[in-house]
Amino acid sequence: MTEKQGKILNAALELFAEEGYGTTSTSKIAKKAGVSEGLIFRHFTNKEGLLDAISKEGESRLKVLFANIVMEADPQEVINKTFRIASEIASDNEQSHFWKLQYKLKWETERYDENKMEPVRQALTAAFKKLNYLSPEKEAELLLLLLDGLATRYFLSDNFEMGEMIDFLSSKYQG
Amino acid sequence: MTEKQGKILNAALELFAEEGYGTTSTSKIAKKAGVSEGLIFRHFTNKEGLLDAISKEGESRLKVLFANIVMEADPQEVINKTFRIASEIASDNEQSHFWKLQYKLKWETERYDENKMEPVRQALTAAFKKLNYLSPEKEAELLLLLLDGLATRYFLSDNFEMGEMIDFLSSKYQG
Amino acid sequence: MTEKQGKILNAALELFAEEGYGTTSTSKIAKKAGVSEGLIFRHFTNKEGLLDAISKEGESRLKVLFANIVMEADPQEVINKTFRIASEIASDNEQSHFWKLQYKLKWETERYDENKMEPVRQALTAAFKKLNYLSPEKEAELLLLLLDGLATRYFLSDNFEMGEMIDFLSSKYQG
Amino acid sequence: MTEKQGKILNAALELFAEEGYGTTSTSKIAKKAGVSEGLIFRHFTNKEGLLDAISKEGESRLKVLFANIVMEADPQEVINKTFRIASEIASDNEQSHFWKLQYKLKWETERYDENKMEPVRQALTAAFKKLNYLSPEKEAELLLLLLDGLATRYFLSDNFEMGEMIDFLSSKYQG
DNA sequence: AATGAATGAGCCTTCATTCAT
DNA sequence: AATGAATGAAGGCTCATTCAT
Repeated sequence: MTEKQGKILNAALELFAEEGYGTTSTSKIAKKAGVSEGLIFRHFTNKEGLLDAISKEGESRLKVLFANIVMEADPQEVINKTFRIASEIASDNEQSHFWKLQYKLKWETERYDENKMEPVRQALTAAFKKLNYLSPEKEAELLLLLLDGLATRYFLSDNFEMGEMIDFLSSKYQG
Repeated sequence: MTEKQGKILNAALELFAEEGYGTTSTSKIAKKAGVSEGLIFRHFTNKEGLLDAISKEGESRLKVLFANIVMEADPQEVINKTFRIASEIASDNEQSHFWKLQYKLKWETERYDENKMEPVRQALTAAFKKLNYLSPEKEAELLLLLLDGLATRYFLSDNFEMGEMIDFLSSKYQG
Repeated sequence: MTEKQGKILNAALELFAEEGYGTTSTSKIAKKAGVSEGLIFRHFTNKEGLLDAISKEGESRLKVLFANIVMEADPQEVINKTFRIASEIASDNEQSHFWKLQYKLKWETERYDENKMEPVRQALTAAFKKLNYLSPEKEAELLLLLLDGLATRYFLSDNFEMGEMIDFLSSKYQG
Repeated sequence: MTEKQGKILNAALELFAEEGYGTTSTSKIAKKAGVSEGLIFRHFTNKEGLLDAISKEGESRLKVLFANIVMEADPQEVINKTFRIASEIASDNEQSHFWKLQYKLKWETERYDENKMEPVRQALTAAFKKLNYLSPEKEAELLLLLLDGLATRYFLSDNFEMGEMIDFLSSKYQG
């Protein structure tokens, strides 16, 4: 990947995350990246191709993150690490842009990629089972749902205290 | 409101909810409503005016719904009724379109209208206090967050069983 | 002519004069006249028909004015009265709107109605002949040209002193 | 400036001059220039930007022309050269389009740019003073006014003989 | 690899005009 | 006579995309 390709990808990530995929124009991306508009198409074929490239790049990041959860043996730690995703969402950098884009895109394209989360759900289910919760599957589902709620609030609510809420929730899940 | 005005409003509600505000063209709305495109502007001035009209209409619906919660004396019932909002979200009709639009719009305009929910939060806080929860404010916040999570899942996840999850959650909140 | 017809005519005269015929919309006219847009078409068929009506109304005014010049016996007075047209142009009322419209229209439609001025030209030619000018036809033409110059300046130049210039010119034409 | 940019500018100049700025559509300009409509906006941002580009190009032409008058020492020649502007107006080419546009625009935008003519007025005032006219300022103003009258007549009157009238006027100003 | 000119389709909006009431 | 709903065409402008260099 050349330097300009990277610049395009970064510009697109930020703009898509902030203004949405459909509403961001390729010309704006080119301007922000400091390249000619044509170059975008030379490298990524399409506006959609650009989105794919971003997604692909992000997916590997997710895999690493999720692997870390899935391979955790201690059930309590599985839960803790899951909450740590929420902490990362609230970090103030490119990581955050990436997560924001994930959510923006879900609503724009109406595709919630189940598969992506499936390993985590499995890990959580197993964890809750080990911890003798009555409905491990439902508990896993609930935790995933909480994650979505946290993200929604963090990105859309001005004065939402992500940290406090995570602490509050964590304590609820502590044996 | 003439018949065609209603048709425009309905078409717009559905399209905005399904495809987003920014990505839905006025010409598409007109076609779906079976009217000329110009008529939209005669009646609603703007594409934005059209959105305003939809929002205004929905806001009164919200007020009724929320009033019903706020005026409830029994704390347990306050919580139950709050969950019932989620049930309504999952109803299969215009009601549902309206809620979907609410969420789509949140992500598109990046404004989570705190004020709208404030009375409900207050009612929930009071309810949790009466029920002797340790952190009533945080519990209220959490329940609102759950609502957002439920909506996210319902609208974006193909095989999410809203009813089951509501039951599961309800039972957790039953004294 | 009903009351509303008159209101339409007046509104149109003023708007056409100020903003031009092509750039003034029928809806703006209706709003200014305080009538429905449809009524314009009921009474005047067309936007053009509206312009015709205004023109026709103005034409009779011109005839009276010109007749007063043409029937003047004293050659010096013919010249003086011609200058008085310029004075009227500068009057601050509906008369002025009418003259402004004349000029605006000339430039917009590119039709300088020679015929309209022909009688005046004849009268001026005769007058200059009686006063023993060397080229009476050319002098008449020149005076008409001065009229156009005066109007141009009056309507388009912010700090043009019409009165002073008329006095200056008049004195040049005084035997 | 690319070839197509020039074509756009020429087409716009001619159409604006013939049909007015407000009444000429960008699509018509594109068609006449043989380019896509979008190209107009790529190069000139706006319809107004297009007009600006034309004006700017013309302004430098004016400066040259006026400098030639202002720097003339012989007072009689100052007057003669002023009349020569009128001759140029009547030339049958792009020059003429430019002048026509100047006047059309004056009436459409209702702004007579005093500043543009100010140097010429000054030069004329000085010239008339040297030639011992009684009211040099008024004489200068009058000559400018004659110019406007000549232009008006030339552009709007079908059978106006610009050349003859200029000769006639010139002789009047010959010592 | 990179640019910038160029395009055609589509966008939101306004316009003159018609029609039912 | 008068209204206001309704229309279809056209307006200025933006967009994703292609192409020559």
